[in-house]
Amino acid sequence: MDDLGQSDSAEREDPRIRATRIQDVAKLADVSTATVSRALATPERVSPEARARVLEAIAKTGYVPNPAARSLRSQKTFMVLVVLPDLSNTFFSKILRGIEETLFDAGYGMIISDLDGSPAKEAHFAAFTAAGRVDGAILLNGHLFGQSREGEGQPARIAIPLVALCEAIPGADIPQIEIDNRAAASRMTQHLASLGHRRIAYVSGPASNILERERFLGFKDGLEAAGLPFDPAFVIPGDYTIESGVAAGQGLVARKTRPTAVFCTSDEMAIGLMRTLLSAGLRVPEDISVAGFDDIEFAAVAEPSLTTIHQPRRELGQAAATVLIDLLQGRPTRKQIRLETELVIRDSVAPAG
Amino acid sequence: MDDLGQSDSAEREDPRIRATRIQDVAKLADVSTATVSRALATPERVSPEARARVLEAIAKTGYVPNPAARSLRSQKTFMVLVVLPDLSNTFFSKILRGIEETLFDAGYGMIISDLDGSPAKEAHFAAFTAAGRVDGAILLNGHLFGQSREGEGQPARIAIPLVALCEAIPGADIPQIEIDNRAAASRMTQHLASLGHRRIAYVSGPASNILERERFLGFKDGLEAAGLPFDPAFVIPGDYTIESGVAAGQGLVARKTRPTAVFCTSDEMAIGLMRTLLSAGLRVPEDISVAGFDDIEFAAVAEPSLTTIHQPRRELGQAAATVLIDLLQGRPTRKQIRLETELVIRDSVAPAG
DNA sequence: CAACCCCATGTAATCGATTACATGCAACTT
DNA sequence: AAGTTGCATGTAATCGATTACATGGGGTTG
Repeated sequence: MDDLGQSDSAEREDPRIRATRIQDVAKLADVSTATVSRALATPERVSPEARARVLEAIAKTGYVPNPAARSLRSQKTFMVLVVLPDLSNTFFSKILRGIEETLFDAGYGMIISDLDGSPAKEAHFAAFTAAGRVDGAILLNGHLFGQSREGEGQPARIAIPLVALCEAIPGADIPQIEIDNRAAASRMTQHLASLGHRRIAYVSGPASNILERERFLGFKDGLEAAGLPFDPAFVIPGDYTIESGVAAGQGLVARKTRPTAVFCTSDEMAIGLMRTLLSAGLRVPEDISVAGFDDIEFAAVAEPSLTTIHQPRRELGQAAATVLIDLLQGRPTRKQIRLETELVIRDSVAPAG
Repeated sequence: MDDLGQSDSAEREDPRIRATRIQDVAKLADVSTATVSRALATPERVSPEARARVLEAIAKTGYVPNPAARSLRSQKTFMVLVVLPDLSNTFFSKILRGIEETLFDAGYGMIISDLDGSPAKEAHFAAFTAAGRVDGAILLNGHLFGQSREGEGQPARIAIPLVALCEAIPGADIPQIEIDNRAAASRMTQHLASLGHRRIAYVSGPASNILERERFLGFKDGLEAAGLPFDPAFVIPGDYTIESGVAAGQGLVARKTRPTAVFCTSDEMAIGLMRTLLSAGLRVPEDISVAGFDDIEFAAVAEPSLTTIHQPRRELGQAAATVLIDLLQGRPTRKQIRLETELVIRDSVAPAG
């Protein structure tokens, strides 16, 4: 079961067969390497006969151009870096899929950088992009990287096209793809208020997060629009994770004056919070209504099913990738794209009792 | 809000500053390019003074080696391809994180290929690896790719190191990292039986899937060990998704003779199924016990919380990456690694009433 | 003192594609 | 018929790093 020797056999059976090169194809098709290259890149500039011979030779040899050589010469990698704060977060996976499929269709590959809160990783990937290893990057982490901290002299970096997705990057002059977090949060707050809720708690994201700041403003907007006062005591700190939702729930259970509705700024927190309330014998939504944000897959099958704000995650990914590709290929792009959200009404919110 | 002109300004402000090359560093440090290269790759072969001058020059210029050039010459990319069937599946995200962090620490980057059931994508990535664009690959999709279908002649591919993760690949002579699906399924089945359940239903994965085949065998093992007969009527088809769990639940609700326990081979299905049962007025676990498999994040906060099989997902990813790196660096590796699973007992399973 | 070795370093070939420039031929113009 | 145009193609420079081989100087050994 625990055989060793894998590498030995690998060494034996692998005499490093040199892959087919453009020269081999050229020889076989009886043309020059330039013609082979042109037959692939600009077929219209090659005679039909030569092209046919080249294609036949390629089919016969299974030739695939060496990307390192191509990249070295043409200064293009056809690779895009996707920077995100936490790869294991449910919220990102569908966005990634939208990005991947769009990039794929345009012939680009995707390299993922999971920052994981590590400045070292961030510096590494900053160098990575500077080294020209990717043609462009999509930033989901809310800030640019490598603020000229290392080299003292003139860094002389190559500036590659960047796009910010979900988390807008304030001072940066790059396209932003996002939803209107403020408006969505306001809408949810007003929805709760319209059902008669007067004591509405708010479970926040990390204070430094731009999404949090927008949603918090939206929450206050909503209160104001509904003529409700803002009470700081009803703001509960969170960080978008299930665990922080659980913790927020525990805090609520212990209170004397409970809110009648809780607006969680992520579905993960809402699900964790509901769990805690239910365990403590409270009923959702009869005793407390709970609302979420994001509309992840599990929102619809939570018990009770979760009223939330739907984000078009796949489309967000697609839009960001599309904009980046436009940028890479020199087409004009929009500076800001805001996709529509939707208020999804399910069972976790009921009229105030 | 919808400004155009991004690309115009990009063209203006971007005179394609050429990045620092090894020559620039060499000139500045007053040594040859060979010495610069050696100072980085084999510092012990360079005099301390020269090394110091080189490092200083590098710091001053912010030099980063051009990866395309390096890769072209050395035939290494320091990139690993991760092939998976569905990037948006919750189950994979934590595995990916384990892979990414391990690769990162070893200086490798990660390229993700989401096959999405598309043979075209599969062929593309087969060519991709063949083109030497990555040094190795981790396969999470249960089979090798590109079975010599395209070129008629001798494909003459470069064989790169591969590792199979989670889904073992039968005929392939590559390292396998997985859990013992059969034993785990058997264990869960026996757990249910030990609580007095005699009518145990099984919600399957896709029939073609190797995980499914193993788990199904384990289910039968468990029944046999408990002295229970196998009844095909209690096998309900599924495909690991929430939706198929919902569908399976609808089927159950409609039955006259219901099982007293349901073993779902994924947590997603279990959660979807519980949701349907609850909506139909059945109680979990009082009327029907439900068990899952995987122990995803949401299992602990489902209502009721889900009894399931814990898979060490992050560790699986780390193990696969570690083995691949060993392979890439010529160290001997184990052919098969099986990580331990754990039976996690929560509230969705109760003794048979 | 001569012969040898080793170490640090430099010179230049090399990886495999793209592409600027050169060439030669055919077709068209006046 | 001479000149012009344009197309298909070939030749060779080029991208930037790695590395085999060459070189020269200092130290060791017989």
